[in-house]
Amino acid sequence: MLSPLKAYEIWFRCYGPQGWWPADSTEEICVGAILTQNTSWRNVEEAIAALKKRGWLSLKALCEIREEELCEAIRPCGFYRQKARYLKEFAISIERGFKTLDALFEKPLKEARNWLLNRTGIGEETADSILCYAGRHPILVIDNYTLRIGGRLGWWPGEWDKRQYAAAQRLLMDNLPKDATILGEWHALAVAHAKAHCKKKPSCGSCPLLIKGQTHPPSD
DNA sequence: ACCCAGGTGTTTC
DNA sequence: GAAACACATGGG
Repeated sequence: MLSPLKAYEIWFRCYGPQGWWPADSTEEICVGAILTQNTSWRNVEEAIAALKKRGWLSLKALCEIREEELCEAIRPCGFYRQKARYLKEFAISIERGFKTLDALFEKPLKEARNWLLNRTGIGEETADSILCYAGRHPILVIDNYTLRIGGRLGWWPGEWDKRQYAAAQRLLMDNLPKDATILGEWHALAVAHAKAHCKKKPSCGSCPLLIKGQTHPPSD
């Protein structure tokens, strides 16, 4: 069975460093993490560009602007009404509870994570993205790509979904270095690999994990 | 005319 | 708890 760390090494050689999270500030990472929920990154880029153009890419601005104006700007990324609401709540509650993002990130990981999970619109994946990529905390983001890959490689029996988030996260992190840079790169590479070779409809030809002579998938 | 995308919350059994 | 549904734009 291919270990998660071995997969990382192969992915890294094959796809190279992914440069996640692409952003000019930690605030931009948090905004992007919310905007990209079930949405292609391409659409998110448009929304972020619109925010940047208006000078709204800061907690302070997000607190002050009207929600209707925010909707207009982020429309291209879809689900824009609820995402505008999520962004407002996030910005306002950070401002009230911590004043700055750094103050949140200085809290212990578990405490910061629980606080994030209590914001409407921030679930486990979004919380972990914020903590890992913006807060530089050593935690692994689990997304549907990773759950699919893990099922196909036999890391867990069959196709797990988000209900097994904690179990998948523990299993993988137990087999990876507790390092924010490595864990962030692992997740980015998993996404790159899934897009290239692990789609919903299985088509494993030329998959680098197969070329390396590993047995996979277990469903065969 | 479908299916997919760097999910989350609510409702309903 | 677990399904089923709502949320919405844009590309293949």
